[in-house]
Amino acid sequence: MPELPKTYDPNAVEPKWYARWLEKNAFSADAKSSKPAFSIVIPPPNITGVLTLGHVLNNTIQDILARRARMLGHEVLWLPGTDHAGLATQTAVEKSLRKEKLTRHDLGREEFLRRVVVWQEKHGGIIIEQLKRLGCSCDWSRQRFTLDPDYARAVQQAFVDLYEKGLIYRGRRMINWDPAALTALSDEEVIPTPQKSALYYVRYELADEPGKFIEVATTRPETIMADVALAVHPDDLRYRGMLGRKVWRPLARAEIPIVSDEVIDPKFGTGVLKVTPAHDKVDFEIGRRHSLPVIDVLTAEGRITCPDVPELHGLDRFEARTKAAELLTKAGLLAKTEPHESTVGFSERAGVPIEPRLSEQWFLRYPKTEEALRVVREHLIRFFPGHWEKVYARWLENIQDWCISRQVWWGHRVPAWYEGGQVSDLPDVGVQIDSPGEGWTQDPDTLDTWFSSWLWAYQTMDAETRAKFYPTSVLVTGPDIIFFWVARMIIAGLEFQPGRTAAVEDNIPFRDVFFTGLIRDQQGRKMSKSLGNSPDPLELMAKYGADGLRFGLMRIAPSGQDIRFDEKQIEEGRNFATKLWNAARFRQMHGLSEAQPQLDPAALSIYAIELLARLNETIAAIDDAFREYQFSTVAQRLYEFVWADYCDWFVEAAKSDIFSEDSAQKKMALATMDHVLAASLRLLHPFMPHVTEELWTLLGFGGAADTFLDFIAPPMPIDLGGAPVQTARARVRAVYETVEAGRNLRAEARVASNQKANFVLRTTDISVAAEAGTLGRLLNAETFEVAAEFAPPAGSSIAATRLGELFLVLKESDRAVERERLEKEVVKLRQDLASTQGKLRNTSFTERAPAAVVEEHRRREADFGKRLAQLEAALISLP
RNA sequence: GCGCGAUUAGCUCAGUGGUAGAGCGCUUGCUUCACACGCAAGAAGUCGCAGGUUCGAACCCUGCAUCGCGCACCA
Repeated sequence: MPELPKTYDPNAVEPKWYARWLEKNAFSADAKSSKPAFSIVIPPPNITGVLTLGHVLNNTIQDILARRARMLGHEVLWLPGTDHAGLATQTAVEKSLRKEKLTRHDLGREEFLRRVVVWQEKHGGIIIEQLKRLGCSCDWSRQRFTLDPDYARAVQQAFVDLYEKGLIYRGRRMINWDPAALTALSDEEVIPTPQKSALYYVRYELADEPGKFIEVATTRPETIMADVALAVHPDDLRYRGMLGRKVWRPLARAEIPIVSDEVIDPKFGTGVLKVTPAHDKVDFEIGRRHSLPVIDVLTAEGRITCPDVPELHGLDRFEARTKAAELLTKAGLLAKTEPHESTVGFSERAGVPIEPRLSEQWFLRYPKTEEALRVVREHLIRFFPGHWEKVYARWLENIQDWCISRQVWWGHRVPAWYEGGQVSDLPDVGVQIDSPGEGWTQDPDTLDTWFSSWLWAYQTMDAETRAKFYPTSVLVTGPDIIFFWVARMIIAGLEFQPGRTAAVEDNIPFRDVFFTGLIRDQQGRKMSKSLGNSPDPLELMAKYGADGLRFGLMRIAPSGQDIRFDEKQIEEGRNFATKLWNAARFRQMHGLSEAQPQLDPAALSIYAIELLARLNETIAAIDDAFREYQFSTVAQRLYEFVWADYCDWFVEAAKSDIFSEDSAQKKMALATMDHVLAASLRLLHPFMPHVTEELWTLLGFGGAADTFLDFIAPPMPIDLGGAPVQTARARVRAVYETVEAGRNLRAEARVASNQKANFVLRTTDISVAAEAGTLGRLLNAETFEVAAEFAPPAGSSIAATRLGELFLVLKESDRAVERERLEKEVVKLRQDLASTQGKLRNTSFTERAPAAVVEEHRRREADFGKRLAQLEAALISLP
């Protein structure tokens, strides 16, 4: 076996193992397996997307869960795939067309769709390769795409079913219109954004009383031509006498009535609202209540269309706003302008303000909302962290119909057919997947991308797969798509019932949902392309390895909270991989065991017992943390165990044994190392699959068996016996504390790390002598004596430890430094002692606190008192 | 306006009733026979503020402040 290089090289090791896993089909899921099922469907990334840190976080978590489940003996399906992302992909292709000075309309639908496919072939699937680089253990043979022919058919079938149930309908309603992308959007795709704008106070002259005006405060003077009324609150005394009268609309001059409506807030502006039903949701409702007409003065592109006002006709809506204010000023009808901040809805994709617009669209009345609430409230589906339940419930309780049609070309075509000519002219619709025959035209619209993704949890599976793996075990996703995706998937599962039986628990799409945090930069800003603050995960992997990136990220990703990204933390992940590498390398230098060694608890050193006890604690803590999806806790526990408990303490303490001639002691120390390394590699494997697999093989833990770590069970706690363990552990902790005290003495006395020093431990407990060798090694001592009687030379310094008084024996030293150090210690001890004694004097404490706590305080009091006396004596005798 | 979350060392964060912790950064010593992507020591915190509950509060309760995120028809 070749000696390992000094530094671990992930770039050589990681691709090698990934190729082997694929070659042996390690990730393929067998629907016929008798093992218990564990399944995850990937949140499908956009087909043309590239890997972001968000993906890294999300998919690392899924991979950890999948690999852990395999190790625990489950048949694991992690089902991968991509999303066609209708509007997002179309926008990207249109952007590239703009370089050729073309729009999709120049090309026509057919040619444009051909271009999208070309684009997709060029840019598509990159992200899949990137996920492989990260080490994701997906079953790639089952990779799906939301536009796969059978998936597309299922999406259309869902539409047809819901239509036949009367849940999908076509109607002319106010929707969110994106004037840049030229499509309707769902409410969820509109991002409310605070905007600094102006409030224009416009004067409307009373028709029957010339010279008298009503002032109206508006942010949108460019829509005045579409005003059909003014509205005031019925109880507003200021306008009592105005109701029923008419005013002159100042642009596109015409008489419009004054009406009253409860919805008006008298405190806003002048308490008068101009009612513009075509361009505002609230106004539309008011118009309906008062049977007012609808006048539309905006084109789909957001330009004014109003030949009556030629100055505005054809202008962009924002240019028109300024121009309208000018016109009003000239006419003396603009009383004043105030700065104003209001919340404007922006299109998530195009980034422009949306227009409320009356439009003929397809809508879904959500089914099963009550059941969807119940399955989460009653924890048939568990949310982690739990507080997202409230957010989810709030949305469902206030749910509105979903506008599902999009005026986008790339996507699932609405399965509705019209006989003959123009779509909107014909009320007769055939809703079915295939054309009803000659002369029928299909609806030109496509469906909201989420109307296909909401079937992802089961339409990605064939019947056999579904029988084994549906409902899925857990969904891992960001909270930003809790409404877009999570809630809708739950509704789809309950409505379409893809499960084995009709029982609710067989039809929910997943049993657990883990919401990740959002990754932010060091200033706390969201990662975004435009800010350029989003590091490239592939560069990070090239620098630190996939394992380093995974571990570093997981260690700093507290569950349910946003994550401040810092490359330093990834560096730590890389450092940890190297530490692990070197721990294995050190073991390897002492020859490998021929067979898996047996640990005999009776023959173990006390240091081994302490280490193994810590391992037991770590295993238990990790089991608990996994149950609660506390990944950073798992990572942190493993980091501390390997680095501190194993490397810093045990290995250093065991070097006396490892380098000794006593072959029994040596053997047992090496066996302990083997046991702990093997356990650590298994525990770490889900987080760092590549380096652990490499070391597992290099250290020969796999033996002859040709099995990946993915299929080897995680370690169990081992039985170390009873009371003697506690005694041993207490002794080891005392030894380690004494070592720390001794090292402190060395540092304070300016004895360089590489200089040998002489120590004496004064104690009447002769059993401590057994640990003199270890103490001496850990303190880099020339000599380490344990003695009942000792008179320290004048230059020595002292520390009071649980094992006794520890002397660093020196002939000469800086007495002032020693005095200062001792005084500091004494002050600290006096404070601790006083605080402890104070509590013990308090009878309510001694009477009411648990006995164990009181006892602990008494023990503490004795310990502090003893050490204080020792140091005070030393201080007095200081020359 | 309503809801949710956060506030602990210079930074990033653990810590859910009993002696305030980790990593990074900083200071100091060390290329000591696995590892300088390392080893060792050290300095550094009125646990956001004010009340309350309790023998005892970073932790539980109430209020407030600041920051962040959702939701909502303020034109």
